[in-house]
Amino acid sequence: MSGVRTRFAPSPTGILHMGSARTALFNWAFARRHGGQHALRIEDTDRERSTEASERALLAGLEWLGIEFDAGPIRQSEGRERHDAAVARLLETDRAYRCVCTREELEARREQTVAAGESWVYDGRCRDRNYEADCGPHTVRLRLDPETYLGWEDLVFGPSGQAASEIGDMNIRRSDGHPLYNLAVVVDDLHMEISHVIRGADHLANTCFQIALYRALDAEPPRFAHVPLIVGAGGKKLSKRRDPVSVLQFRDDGYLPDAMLNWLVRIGWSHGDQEIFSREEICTLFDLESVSRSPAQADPGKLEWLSQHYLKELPRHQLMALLLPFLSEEAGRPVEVAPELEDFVDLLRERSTTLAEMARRTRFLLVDTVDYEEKAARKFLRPAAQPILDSLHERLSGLAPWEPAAIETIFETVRSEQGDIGMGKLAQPVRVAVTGSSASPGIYETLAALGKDRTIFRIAAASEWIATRQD
RNA sequence: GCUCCCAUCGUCUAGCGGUUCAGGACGUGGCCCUCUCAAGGCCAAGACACGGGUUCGAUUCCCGUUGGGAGCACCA
Repeated sequence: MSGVRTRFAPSPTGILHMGSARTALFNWAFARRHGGQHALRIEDTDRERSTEASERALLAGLEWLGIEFDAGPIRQSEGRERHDAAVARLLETDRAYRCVCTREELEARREQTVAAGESWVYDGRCRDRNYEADCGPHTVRLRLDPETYLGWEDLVFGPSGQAASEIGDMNIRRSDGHPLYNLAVVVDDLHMEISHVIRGADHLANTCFQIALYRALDAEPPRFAHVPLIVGAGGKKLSKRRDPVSVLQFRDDGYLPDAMLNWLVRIGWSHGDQEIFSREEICTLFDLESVSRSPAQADPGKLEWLSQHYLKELPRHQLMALLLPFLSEEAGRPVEVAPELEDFVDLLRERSTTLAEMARRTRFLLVDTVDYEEKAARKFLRPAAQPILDSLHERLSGLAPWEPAAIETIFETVRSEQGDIGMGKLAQPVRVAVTGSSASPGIYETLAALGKDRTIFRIAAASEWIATRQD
C-alpha cells in the first residue's frame, strides 16, 4: 500500500485522554506500518472551549509517548478560507441551501416529533425556499437526496452506513458564518490528502454525513476505520472521576512510556498470543484487520505488570535518567547519580511497578533520618532485638571493606553467637533500623548501599530507641 | 424514545463450521525458593449471555430476546 496518510485530530479542550492517545497510536502505527505519513491537526474551531494550555498538554502527552508526526500541527482555525470557499461552492451548485429556522423553532419541532415517538431529523422546511444571501440570519444545510444510502466499507466494522433519510439535511455553517465540524473535517481531510481516517467509533454516525459531503464536493472519500471506545469498569462509560484517564497523570505517576504504549495498543487490538510489543514491533505488526469491534475495558493491573516488565529491561543509564526527577522529588533536593545508588536501584527493578514507587523505596538512602513504620517497629524493634543490634553494631564498626559478602560474614558470626537463631531475627530488626520498613532488597546489599557510617549510626539509634521505649 | 453498533474466563483476547472436554496474558488461590518484600518456577480455579433456526456437525452462519455502547446540536 502506498500513499498512506493518516491524521490525529484532537480538539484542545481538556486533557490528553487515554482513548485519544490510543487513537493517535493506531494512526501512527498504521502509517508507519505502510510507510506512510502521520499528520497532527488541532481542531480548535470552537473558540470558547479551546485553550492553549490543553494544546500544550496534548503535545506533551504525545511527545512523552513517542508518537511522532510527519506533518503539523496545523490548526483547523487557520483553514477558515478553505471552509468558506467550500460552503460557497456548495451553495452555488445548489447542493446546499440557506435555512432560516431558528434554534428555538427547531427545538420546538423536535420535541413534538420525539413526543410522537419518532426520531428527529431536520424536517426540510427551508429546503425548497431558495433563500438568497440577503435572507437575514441563516445557517447553511447540505441538501441530501432522501432516496440515497450513505454507505462505506469500514476497515474495522465492515459494510456500514445509513439511509440519508435517517440523517436529514445537516447544518454545515452556523448563522454567525462559522463552518461546522463535519464540513471542516471533510474539507481539511481533503486538503491534507488523508488516505485513511482512523478514529473513535463515536464518529460512526458522522461518517454517513461526511460521505454525503464528499459526494457533494465531487471528491473521493478516504478509507474509514472506526475503533471501538475504551470503557470503564463494568463496561460503563469512562469517567474522569472514577477512572484514571489522563495520559499526563500516568506519566507523573511514574509509568514508563513504553509500558503505556504497549498497554494501549493491546486494548482492542491483538496479534495472536503476543502480549509484549516493542515500539518497533507496533510499527511493523499493527493492522486494522485485528482491531476488535466491541468496546474494551482498560485494566490498570495490566499496565502495572507491563510497567514492571519494562522497568526490568530498561538500560541502566536510561533508568537513572528517568528516575532522577522522582528521586529528587522524594529527597526534596537535587539528587545526583552515584555508583552505590545505581547498584541499589537495580535491585528495585523487580520490586516496583513505577518510577515513583522506586523512588519511594530509595528514600531511606536520600534522607538523613528514617521514620519507622509503626507496624514494623512494633513487630521487630523489641527488647529481644537489642542485644542482636548491639552485637551487630560492634562488629560492623570494625568491618572493612564495606561490601555485601563481608557484611554477610558478620551476620553469620552474630547469628551463631546468639545461639544459631534464624537469619530473620537479625535481618528484620536491622532492616527496620536502617530503612524504617520491613521490606527492602537483600539486607547485605541494602547496608552496602547505605554505607558504613550511616548503617552503624542507624543501628545504634534503633537500639537506643528500643531502650527508651522500655522505660 | 428513535437509529446504528457490539456480545468467549473477573479483565484484554486467540478462535475465522469439525483435529478445542475452547488456547494465551493480567489478576486471583496454592506450592517451591527465601533474611523481608518482590522476582522467578510449578500447579489450580475460571468463559463461548439466552432462545430459536441453518447444517451430518455450531463458540464460529441467520433470526429474535437480554445486556452493553454510540449517535440523534447553529459542540468537536
